[in-house]
Amino acid sequence: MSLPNEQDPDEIALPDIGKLTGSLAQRVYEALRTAILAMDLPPGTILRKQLICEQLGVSRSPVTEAITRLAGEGLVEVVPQSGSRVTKFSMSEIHEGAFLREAIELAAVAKVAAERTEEQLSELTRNLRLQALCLEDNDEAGFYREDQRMHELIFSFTGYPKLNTLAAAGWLQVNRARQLLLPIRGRAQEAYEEHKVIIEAIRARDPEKARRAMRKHLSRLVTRLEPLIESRPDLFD
Amino acid sequence: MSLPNEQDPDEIALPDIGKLTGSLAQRVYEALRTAILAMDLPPGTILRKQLICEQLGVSRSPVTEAITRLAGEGLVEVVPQSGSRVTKFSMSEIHEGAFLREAIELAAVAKVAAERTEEQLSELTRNLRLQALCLEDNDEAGFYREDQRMHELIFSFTGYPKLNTLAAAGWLQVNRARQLLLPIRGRAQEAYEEHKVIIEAIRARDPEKARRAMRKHLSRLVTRLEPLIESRPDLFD
DNA sequence: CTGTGTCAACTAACATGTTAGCATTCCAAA
DNA sequence: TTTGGAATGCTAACATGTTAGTTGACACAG
Repeated sequence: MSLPNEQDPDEIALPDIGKLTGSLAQRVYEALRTAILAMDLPPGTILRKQLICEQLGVSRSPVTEAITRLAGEGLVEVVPQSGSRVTKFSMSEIHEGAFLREAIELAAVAKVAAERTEEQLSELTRNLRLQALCLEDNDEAGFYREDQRMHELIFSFTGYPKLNTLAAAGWLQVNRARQLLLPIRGRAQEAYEEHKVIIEAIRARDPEKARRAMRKHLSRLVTRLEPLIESRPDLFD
Repeated sequence: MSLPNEQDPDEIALPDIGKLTGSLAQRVYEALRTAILAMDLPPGTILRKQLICEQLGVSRSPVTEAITRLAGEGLVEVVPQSGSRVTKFSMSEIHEGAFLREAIELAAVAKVAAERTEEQLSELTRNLRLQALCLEDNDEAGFYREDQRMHELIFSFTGYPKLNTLAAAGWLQVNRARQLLLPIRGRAQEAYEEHKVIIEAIRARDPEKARRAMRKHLSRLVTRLEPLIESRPDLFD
């Protein structure tokens, strides 16, 4: 296998690692992960351990561990005895991630709809009101944050802590690709309406309705990603 | 956090790594994983890097990487600056793994039922006939192998290669705990009947029926694990 | 007997030296 | 011009030395 050097800048844009906490390996991991997801390290970028070491002021050990973990998540490809680079997008991986996410989240929302407590319901409706507030203020970023929060709430209400982690792992490629999309006018409002239906189904303790509503909600994004393979073929393999 | 040394044998039963292929880290990983899943390293066992290094004749690097990977799978706990040990069972983790597996496999079997080709169907029915043969011969091990194979086939027919990996990861704790159960007489026959229903649903291209049949099939095992927490409390935390 | 502080032994985490495999380059021969 | 192969420069993989934090035993005071 080969590693054609698509580009090799002498400087890489990496967040400062001093502000993070935890072990060095953990901090390096987060720094690289953030940079990859923000497309500061675009797909195809070759990762030079030595360069990263110098720039962050650490030795190769924590950098190696960080890259190993990123490879486990599918964000980095390691070619034995040769090199590592940021993975390109692959439409089939995106579809697989979306399928996985859908499988997990549909099961989660059905379980929550069946077993929810009053407390959980009021936390969800409170979150929904926050979303409405963000919409009124045209606060796109805030809406995105609360959107994400709603999904996390649903996962946490299942009582299964690792579910959110795994769903996020599957969703990772989708999220990375989403950075390339411009926000569509009116999409937030549309998403809000879909959220309302989901939470209404949870309120009514109707698992099947919750599943249907969630499925509809999730299917939106992937279809919007399809055109990317035409407009940015350099990012796919 | 503490690491009370539940037991510290001078010798650990580890498979020879000479017969395996791939990098040293990979071989050490497989050796440890096999030993843990076979309960040769029971829950609570403290892993001494140095000892493992000496016994396998390798340095600490590949052993460290192997343990890191096992920690990522949840088979090993690492206490910072202190030590590592084989994780004990936790009924909530088992439930979570089963939930995850169910979510993924129900989605998979529904997709396969909806989209299956004639070729795929005949591969499944061929597998089913193999199962019947094993039953006739009272070949429990063979039946278990073909059982597993059937689930792998279903995953692979979705066209999503990582699905099987993730479902297996979720199922890991369940499988480990299953080692403790004695095979129940007649269970294989029962499982075979359930498999027949699943494949019949796939033949009929009936996703909903396939889901129901698969759900019934999967739910069997977890309930059988429940009593373990009473009979072997030392393995739980 | 009980709680507390010191200290020794152990560990993971980190740093760094070494080895070996792959790819690219470039030059020479056909 | 093309091909093939030796040399070079890169890398991951592995080995090993160093550092610093945690545990747990033991002595000692209350």
